[in-house]
Amino acid sequence: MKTGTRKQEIVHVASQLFKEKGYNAVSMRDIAKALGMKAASLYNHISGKQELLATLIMEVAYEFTSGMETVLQQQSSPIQKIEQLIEIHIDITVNFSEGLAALNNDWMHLENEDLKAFVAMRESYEANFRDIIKAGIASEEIKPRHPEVILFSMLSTLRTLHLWYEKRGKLDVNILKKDMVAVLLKGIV
Amino acid sequence: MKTGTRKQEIVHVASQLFKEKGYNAVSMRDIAKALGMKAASLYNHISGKQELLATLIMEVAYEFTSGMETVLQQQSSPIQKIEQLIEIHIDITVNFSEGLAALNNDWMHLENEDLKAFVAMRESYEANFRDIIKAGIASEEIKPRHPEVILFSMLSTLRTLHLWYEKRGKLDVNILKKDMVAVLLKGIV
DNA sequence: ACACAAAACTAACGATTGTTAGTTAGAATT
DNA sequence: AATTCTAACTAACAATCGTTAGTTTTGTGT
Repeated sequence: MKTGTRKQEIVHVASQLFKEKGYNAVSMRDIAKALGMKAASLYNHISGKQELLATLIMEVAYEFTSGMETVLQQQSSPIQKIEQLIEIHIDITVNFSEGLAALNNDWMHLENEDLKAFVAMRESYEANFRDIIKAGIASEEIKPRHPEVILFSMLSTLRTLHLWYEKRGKLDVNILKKDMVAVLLKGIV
Repeated sequence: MKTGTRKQEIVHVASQLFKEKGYNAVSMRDIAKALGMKAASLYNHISGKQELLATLIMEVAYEFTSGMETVLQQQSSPIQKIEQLIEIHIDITVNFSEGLAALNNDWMHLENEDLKAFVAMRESYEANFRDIIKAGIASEEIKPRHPEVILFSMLSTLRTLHLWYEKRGKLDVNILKKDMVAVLLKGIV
């Protein structure tokens, strides 16, 4: 756990603080104090506060993007693709949780090319998701609701999963996947 | 005493800036500049930055709490209660949208009694929602999924509705309610 | 034991933060 | 006409921000 370079430790501690209070409410001195050092010492390992944010967010963003690419390459039905996307979100929540809060809450504090790249990736991701839903409606696998309502409902749930997973984190991942797929696809009644 | 139009203007402008950048990324000088005045002049109308946040959040929080109380007082089935809660969320999103972003993103920056009161209200709200779901499962109106998964899925969707509602032009509220109830209760397949 | 690099330190910088004090121009009230 | 009230202003405060410079400690290989 604590193994790894000092830089990874710093990124880890920063992710915890960012998750609690948000990027702008965390100072470099806060991060340093949590590591038992002085703020100036952080700059032996990182270039600045912005690098911490970008490191956290972009890693997760690339994970989502490559996951979507994998799904799109497969020849499966829209429903099967959506099931895979749900599983990808759960896997990322479990295995790449560090940057997830920053991605959700603090992406707008990215700067320059990172901000541009992130927004492009997010828009592309949503567009692909929307197209899958539309294809499912067209083939009558999915009920003819407004695609936007379905997209937003699923993404809202999947994106905030990290908040709940660690709070009630005793759930087995496979059970969680099964229940999530069932609730999101088939409803509750 | 006298709630000037000016104070409401300040709260309104602050809500817009908080929604864009978050509480800590907005300075009093930012708010003042957006109003065409100087930061010090704001203090003729408000006691400080914290009051802006508390005003925005607590108004919406009370709205949710009283909505839940109304639902609980009625003698209706769990499913009917959930339908009413969905409608309440949509109504608040449409009619009290100012503080919704602050409530979702910046509640942790509340201080003292406001923070305590907010957390208590939120926990109470979730507990009541959870009990309704459990009652629905017990009476076999709701499928026997893990109540936590159902609760989190519905609340995630309803809480982030405001993000999506204003992005995709204002849909007719009644159509939105119908589609939301359908998707959340009956799924999409 | 010595040299060297990694990583900590102290001190300080200019900028910005929320906020207070004191002042002023104009409107309303007397 | 004199007074009070309202709401803006300028100026400044102590605190904190991210960051840089220069120095000292620490650990490692020779």
